[in-house]
Amino acid sequence: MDKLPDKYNPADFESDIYNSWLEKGYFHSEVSAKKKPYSIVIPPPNVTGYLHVGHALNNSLQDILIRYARMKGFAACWFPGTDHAGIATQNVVEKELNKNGITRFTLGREKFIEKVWEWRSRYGSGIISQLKALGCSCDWERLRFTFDDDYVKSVNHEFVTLYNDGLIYRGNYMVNWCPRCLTAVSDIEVEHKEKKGNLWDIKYPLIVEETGLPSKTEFITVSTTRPETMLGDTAVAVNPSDKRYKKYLGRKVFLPLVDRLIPIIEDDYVDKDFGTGAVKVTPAHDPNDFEMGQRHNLNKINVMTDDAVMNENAGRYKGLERYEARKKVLEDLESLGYLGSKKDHISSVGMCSRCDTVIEPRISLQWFVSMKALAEPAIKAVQEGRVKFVPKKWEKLYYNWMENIRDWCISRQLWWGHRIPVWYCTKCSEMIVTESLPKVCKCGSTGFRQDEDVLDTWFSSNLWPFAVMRWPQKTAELDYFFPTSVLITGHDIIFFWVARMIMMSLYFMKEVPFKEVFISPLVTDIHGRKMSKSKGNVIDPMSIIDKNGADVLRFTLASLTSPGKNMLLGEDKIEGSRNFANKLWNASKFVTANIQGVNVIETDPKTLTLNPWDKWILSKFAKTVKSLEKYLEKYSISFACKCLTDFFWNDYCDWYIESAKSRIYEKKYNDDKDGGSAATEFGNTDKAKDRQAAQFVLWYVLERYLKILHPFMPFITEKIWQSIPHEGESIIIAKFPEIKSRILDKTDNVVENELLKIFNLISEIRKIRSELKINPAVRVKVYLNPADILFEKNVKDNAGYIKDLAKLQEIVIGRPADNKGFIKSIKDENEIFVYILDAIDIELELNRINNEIRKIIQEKDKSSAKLENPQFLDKAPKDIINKEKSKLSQALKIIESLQEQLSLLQSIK
RNA sequence: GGGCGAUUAGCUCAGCUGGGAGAGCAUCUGCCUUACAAGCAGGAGGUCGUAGGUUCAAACCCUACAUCGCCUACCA
Repeated sequence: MDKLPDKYNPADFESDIYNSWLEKGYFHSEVSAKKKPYSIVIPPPNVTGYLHVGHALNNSLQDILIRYARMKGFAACWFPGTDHAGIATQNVVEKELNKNGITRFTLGREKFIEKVWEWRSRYGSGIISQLKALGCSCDWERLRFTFDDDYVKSVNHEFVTLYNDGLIYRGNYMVNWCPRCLTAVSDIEVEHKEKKGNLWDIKYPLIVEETGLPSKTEFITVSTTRPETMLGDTAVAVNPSDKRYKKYLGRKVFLPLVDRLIPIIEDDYVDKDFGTGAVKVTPAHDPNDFEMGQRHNLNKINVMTDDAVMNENAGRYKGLERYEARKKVLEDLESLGYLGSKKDHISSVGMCSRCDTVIEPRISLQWFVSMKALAEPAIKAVQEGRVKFVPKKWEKLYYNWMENIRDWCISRQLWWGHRIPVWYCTKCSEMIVTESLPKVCKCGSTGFRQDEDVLDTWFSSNLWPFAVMRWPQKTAELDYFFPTSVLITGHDIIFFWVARMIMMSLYFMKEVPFKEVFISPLVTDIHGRKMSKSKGNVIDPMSIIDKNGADVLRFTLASLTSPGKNMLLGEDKIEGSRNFANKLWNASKFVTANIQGVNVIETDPKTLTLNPWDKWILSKFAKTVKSLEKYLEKYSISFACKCLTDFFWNDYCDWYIESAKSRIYEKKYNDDKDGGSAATEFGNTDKAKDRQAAQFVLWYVLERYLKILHPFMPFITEKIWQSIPHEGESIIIAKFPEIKSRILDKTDNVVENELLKIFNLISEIRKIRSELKINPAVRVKVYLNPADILFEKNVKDNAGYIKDLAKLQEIVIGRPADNKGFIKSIKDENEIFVYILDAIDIELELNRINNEIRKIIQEKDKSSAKLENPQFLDKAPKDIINKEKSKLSQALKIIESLQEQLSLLQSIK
C-alpha cells in the first residue's frame, strides 16, 4: 500500500496506472461461456484526427459503460479502431504535399497512396494514444482499421453481394460534384447554407417567325441566380396553366451570347407565381432542370470542366472560372440590352462538407445503391424497438430521413479508399463484378482494368459492427459479441453512419447491429456556439488532461451529459470536477490517516456495534448504488454523476466524516476541556468498540464508493484504492458493490428519518448562530423542548454529535425557566432555545424574525385559501387535503412562536 | 417552405404520472475548526417567454403568439 501524497496531482500517476492496466491485460476480453457478453464498437475516429472534445465525451461515456459492465461481471469488450476516411485523409495528405510544391497528380496514383500509408504509419496512432490518455479501456488487441486487408475483403464482399442482388447500379445521373475535391459526393455530404446573392432577370427574345430573327419587342424574361449557366440552356419552361405564355407556345426563343434557338416547354415544376413565371432550363447544371430535361428530352449541354471552369461549350467564355464567367456574362448581357432588373436574393447554397467549396451539380457516370429496399426493414427494426434511440426524439429524425431516402451515390473520384471491385476486360470491355481480380474474361482475354473509382468511406464504415469481428468469416467473436450492446455517437452522423449500419446489418447479418443507440450531446462553448478553429473557441481536451487530469475531464463531460441537450463547456465546469476530485483525495487522506493500525480486512462485521450514524451512511450508500444503477440503465449520465457527488460530498464528508471525528479523536474520549462531548454522549458506552465501528465504516464505505465511482474516474479511484486496505489486485476488475439485506449493505429508512431530524436540529442552530453572527469558536447553550418522547431519546443518544457539530456548550431537554436571553425557533415541531444573551444583536434578530414571519404568513394564506375552497375539499384527494391541513397548523404554530419571540425581544430592547 | 427542440435565480441547467419552485457556478456574510480556503457554516436571489383555455389545483396538459436554436427541402 502506497501512502497517498499530500496533494492531488494526477499527472504524477495517471499514465503509470494506465500502463499497469495494459500490462495486466485487463482490457482484453475473450469469448467466455461463463459470462454474458457486453460489447461496444467505437465510432472509429479518422486516422487524420486529433482528439477533440466531442471524441473525449463520446469515448468517456463508452468507457464508463464498459468499465461498469466489466465490474458487473460481463465479458465486456470495447472494439477500437480508426477510419481511413477517404476524402478527409486524402485532403490532409495532399495539403501536406502541396507545401512542398507536390500535387497528387505529379506523384501519380500509386506513389500517392504509398505516401498516405506512410503518413498513417507516422501520425495515424496519434488519436489512439490520446484515447489512452483519456483512460479508455479498449481491447487494443482488437484494434482495427477500415482499410486493413481483412476489412477490404469485407467491403468487396459487401459490394459484390449488393450488386448481385440488384441493389447496386451504375449510371449517368446528376450528382453533387465538388470542383475542388474533384469527386462526386453524396447528398448528405452537402451542407446547405443561406447566402445573400442576387436574382437577375434576363430577357430572352422570341424569334420572329417571318424573319427567323430575334424580336426587338417580344421577350420572355427569366430569373436566375446563376446567369453563367445560361450558356447551357436548352429550353425555357412555363407552367402549363399559365395563360400569359400560351401565345408564345410553339415559337422558338433566342438564347443570347450563344445564339442558340431553344424551345418553350410546359412543365408543372414551374411556379407561376415566382418571378416572371418563366424559367431557364439548364439540364446539365441543375438537378430540377435535369429532371425537366429527362421529361422533355432536352439536350444536356455541359458548359464546365470538372474544376468548374467554362469549357468549349461555353464559346468565348471558355477558360473562365465560373464566377468570372458570371461577371462577364452579365456585362455582355447588359451591353446587349438583355439584362433586366437585379434583386437581392437569399438562397441556400450547397457546400462541400469537407472543403466548403460551392458544389456544382454535374452529370456523370457513378455507382449508386438503391436504398428503398434496404431502408424498409431498418425502419421496422426501430419501430419494433429492436433498436432503441436514447433520447427517443432522434427516432423521428431517423424515420423522416429513412422514409424519404434517396439512392446513394457511392463512387468517389478519389485515390485513397476502397477501390470499386469491378473490372473491365481490356479487349472486349466486358464488366466483371467480383471480389478479387478476375482470371479470364469470357472472350478469352486475361487483361483487365479495374474501375478507377473508390467507394464512399461510409460504404465501408457501415459494416463496422460486424467487420471488426472479421465478417464475412464466421468467427467466434461474431457469434458471441454480435449484436453489440449499445452504440454511442453524435447526432450528426445518424444518417451518415447509424442508419446505414442498421440497414447493412439487417441485410447481411439478419440482425440489428446494436440494441440501443445513445446519442451524446453536442459540445459547444460556454455561449452555446459550435467550437471551431476560426472562432477561436475550441477547447482542447488534451490540455485539460495535462492541467487537471483525465479523471477531471471525464467527470466534467459526464456530469454535463443530459440526453438531448447541447453541452456548454467552460472553465468553471471543469473547476467543479477538479474540486470534487480534490475533495475525494483529501477525504481519503483523512480516512487512511485515521484507520492506521486497524485491520479492517480481517474485521468480522458481526462483531461491530454500529450506531445510527454508521447505519445511516451505509443506508445512504446503498441508495446511492441503487440510483446510480438506475441512471446508468437509462443513460442519465449527469444524474449518475450528481448522485455520486451528492453522496460523497454531502453525506459522507459533511456529515459522516465530521461526526466520526468526535468518535475517533482520542482526546474527545478522555476529557472535554474545550466543551466537547464525553464518550457516553455518543450512544455507545464502549469507547474502543465505538471507535472501531467508526473506523471500519469509514473504510468500508470509502472502499465501496471508490468502486462505484471507478467507471467515471478510473485513475484517482485506482490510486486511492491501492492506498487503502483492499482485496484484489486492481479496482478495474473488482466486483461492483451489490445491495443486499445484510446490515452493511442495506437501506434503512427508519434510521435515515431519525437522523434527518437531528440534522435539521443542528442546521437550525447553526442558522441562528450564523445569522446572529456568533463566532464559530464560541460554544452556546441550547434548550430543546422535544415534540415527542422518541425525539427526546434521539437527542439524548446523539447529544455528543449535536454538541460537536453545532458547537454547543450544553444541550438541555426542556424549556428554560426564563426566556430572557434565548432565541426560540421551531423545527419539526420541536422547540429550540438558543442562549444568545452574550452575543445578541437585537436589530439583526428583529429583522430575521420579521422576515421569517412574512414568509410563513404567505404560506399560511395559501393553505387556508385552499382549505376554504369547497371545491378543493370536494374534489382533491384526501391525502392532499390532510397535507394542506397539517401545513396550515404548523404554520400557525410557528407564527405564534415567532410573534412571542418578537415581543420578547422588543421588551429587552 | 416543412419539421423538431428550447424559453425556470445574474449564468448553465434539473424539475418523473398536474398537488409545498431546486442544484452547480457567480454573489453576499462569518470562519485558516488538526482531510480539504480547490475548504467549512450560513444567507439573499424566481409573476417558471406572452396571452388565452382545461382543472378544485398548471412550470408541467391544450391553443395561439413571440424570441432563439438545430435539422431538412428542387422555388429558379
